[in-house]
Amino acid sequence: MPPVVRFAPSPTGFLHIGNVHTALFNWLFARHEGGEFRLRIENTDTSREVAEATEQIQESLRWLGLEWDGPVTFQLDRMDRCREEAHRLVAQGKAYEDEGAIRIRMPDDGTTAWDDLVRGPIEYPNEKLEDLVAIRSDGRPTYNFASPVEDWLDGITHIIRGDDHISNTPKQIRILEALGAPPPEYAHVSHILGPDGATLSKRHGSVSVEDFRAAGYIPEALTNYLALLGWSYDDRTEIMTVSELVERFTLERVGASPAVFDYQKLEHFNGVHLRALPPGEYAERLVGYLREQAYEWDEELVRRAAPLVQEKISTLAQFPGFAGFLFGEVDPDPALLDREVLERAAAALEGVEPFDAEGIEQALRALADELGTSPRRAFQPIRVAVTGSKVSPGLFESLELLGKDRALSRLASAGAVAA
RNA sequence: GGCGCAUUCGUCUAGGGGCCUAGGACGCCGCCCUCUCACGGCGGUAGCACGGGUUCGAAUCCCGUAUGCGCCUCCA
Repeated sequence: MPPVVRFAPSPTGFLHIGNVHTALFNWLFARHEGGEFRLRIENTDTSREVAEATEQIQESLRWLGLEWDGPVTFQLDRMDRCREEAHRLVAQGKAYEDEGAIRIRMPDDGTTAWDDLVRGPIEYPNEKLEDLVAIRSDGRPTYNFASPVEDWLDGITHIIRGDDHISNTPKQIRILEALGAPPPEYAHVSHILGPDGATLSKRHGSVSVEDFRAAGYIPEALTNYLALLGWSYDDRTEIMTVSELVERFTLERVGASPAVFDYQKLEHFNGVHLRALPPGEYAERLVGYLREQAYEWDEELVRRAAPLVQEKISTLAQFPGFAGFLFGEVDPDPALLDREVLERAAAALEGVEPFDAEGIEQALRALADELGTSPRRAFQPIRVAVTGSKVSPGLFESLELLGKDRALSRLASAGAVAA
């Protein structure tokens, strides 16, 4: 029987990257096993913010490529059913009323145990289990009751969730037992921590999927990096495509210790996946990103500039700083300029026809030769004059994209302010 | 406090008794490539939390300690 798993976020805001981690493990497991991945929203309230968060969560999952199966279900819609089940348990003597609330009886001795798919056998002494409230006095089911009831209704076979739920598991096992539901398998994965060992939060940097998206990361890198937090394929394979992850992911290779989120390594992964994109696809990602970020730059020029930066930047967000000189004026530091070089470069470029990288390179190398300096030294003032920075895409290609007119005018105005 | 879970380079991890004088990756350092930056190549730095066992032999098994985290709510 193919497994059925679920991701059950509460709609309190944007999708946190830590939740994405568990969602990803559920999704990879379901896809690898040919099972189903369900999305359940644990809403307890109908406020407007919640409705927006619900939409946001789905948008984030779609962007990441974590498509779910079947309709999205809402905890709110199951409240009546939860109450019915609770009353049934009361009628069966497995639960009782307590000042308007309903409590489920828990065993007093012995232990409740399960074989955790990630952690192995876990035992919990029953004397620590209190009769737990299933229905509050106001009639609302509690999380610890509603969650297992819904898992049962949805036919969830494997519960893959954060390790903060380990202590809830014995209670839920007993509830399922009382309901007469078949017990699911449990797999508790570790939480993701910030560099200081505390739960990852805003002050560490990006935390929500939207944050990472705005920071110029792409789904391929995020899923690849996240998959490697607590899971590994072997002792050397790290860079993987989504389909490779699906093909290789197994719960057996999920580790139990917590992992610290490393932004630098994510950025490295992002660079690798960015470089691996076909040039046309890369250009479209760049255009899409700039559009989302509300840049109103000539998209045709962005596409032409894309190949110049693909090998050089590791997040899409670096594009404006790196290639912005193509889209707006520059303000070079006079101290880094050299009047003679700039004047002679302008003269040399004047005659280049057609004005393409190849011709430009020939002309400028010849110039360096005439000046008796290394290309390194000769090109730097030109780069600064044209791009406004000591760091830029390839100089010849940049000049070509800029066009002869703009190139010459930048050389001229820089020459005028040169020290 | 009780119960539970965790503990290999700074970080992510491989490792499940001899293959480990512990492998890979990010970061960092050096060199090479080079029009800058980046990419790429080469080399280097750095780790089995501690203490007892078990065993011919332990990073690997057991016990204890320490540390971290989680839960102990009519929160989710």
